[in-house]
Amino acid sequence: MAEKARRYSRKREAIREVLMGTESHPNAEWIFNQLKPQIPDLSLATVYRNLSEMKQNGEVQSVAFWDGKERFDGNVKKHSHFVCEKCGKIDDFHFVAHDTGIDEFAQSHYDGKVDFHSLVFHGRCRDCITE
Amino acid sequence: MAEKARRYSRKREAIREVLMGTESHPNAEWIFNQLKPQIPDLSLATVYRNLSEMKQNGEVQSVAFWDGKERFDGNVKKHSHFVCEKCGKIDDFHFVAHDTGIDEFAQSHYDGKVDFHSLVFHGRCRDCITE
DNA sequence: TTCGTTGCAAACATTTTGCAGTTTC
DNA sequence: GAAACTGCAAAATGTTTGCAACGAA
Repeated sequence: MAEKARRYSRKREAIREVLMGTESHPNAEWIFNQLKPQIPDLSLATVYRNLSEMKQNGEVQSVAFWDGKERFDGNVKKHSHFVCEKCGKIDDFHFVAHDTGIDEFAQSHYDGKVDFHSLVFHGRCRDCITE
Repeated sequence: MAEKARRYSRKREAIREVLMGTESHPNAEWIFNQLKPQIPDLSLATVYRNLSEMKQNGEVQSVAFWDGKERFDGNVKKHSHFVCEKCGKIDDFHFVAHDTGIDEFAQSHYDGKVDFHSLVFHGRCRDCITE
């Protein structure tokens, strides 16, 4: 179970930068499409591999599934999200304070180990309110 | 956009009953496997079709994705859940009161329409605490 | 030189769909 | 009889993987 050494990778950094530089909580393909023009030899598999690795590493987080696709956030600070059920837009919801106290409360009632929670609001974004 | 009339279906009822009769928050295949012995001519496609329809209808809810598979709950009363990151077990978390007030608060700060929220705790279940 | 990283294509796995036959009303 | 429902197999889709080439240390 030895840790795998990690080497620098220009592509991994590019993926990270795209994810850090957007608020759109994209999926793998969106990231790929952003980078493809600048990095023509980028492969979608590389995006998937790095996202999966960074997620396991706690460098990015998975915030939701929408339309069968996993959506990521480069901001690993815990915060809530809003998902538009119609268009799939995902917004940060910073004004609803992330309450770590609730984890402790949950822990005190549960015989497993509670690590964290996720709070996701659902509805229609501004652009999708009009049917 | 006319509503589609709905007819009775023995298989749909069976799916509903399985879902109502378990606390395991199963995926489509699990439901299928439960019913297959009693209903040999049941098709997995039927389970998917009915789950998807009932979900849209608000008769069942989707509570999480785990290992790429969607997990369902026949209890549509809003309540929180706990997901074991190791084995995928999903428990109800009834003792953390579902707070609809938070939806109103969120609504007052968001220019879209907030319908509901989901609160999911993550960690290790009792059986998976020991590494 | 070692071994992590990648592109590519093939493989996978879950879910969806087309269609013809069946069931409900 | 009309239209919903279903099985089956095929298709679609998102994601993973095997492998040989490449790149970092």
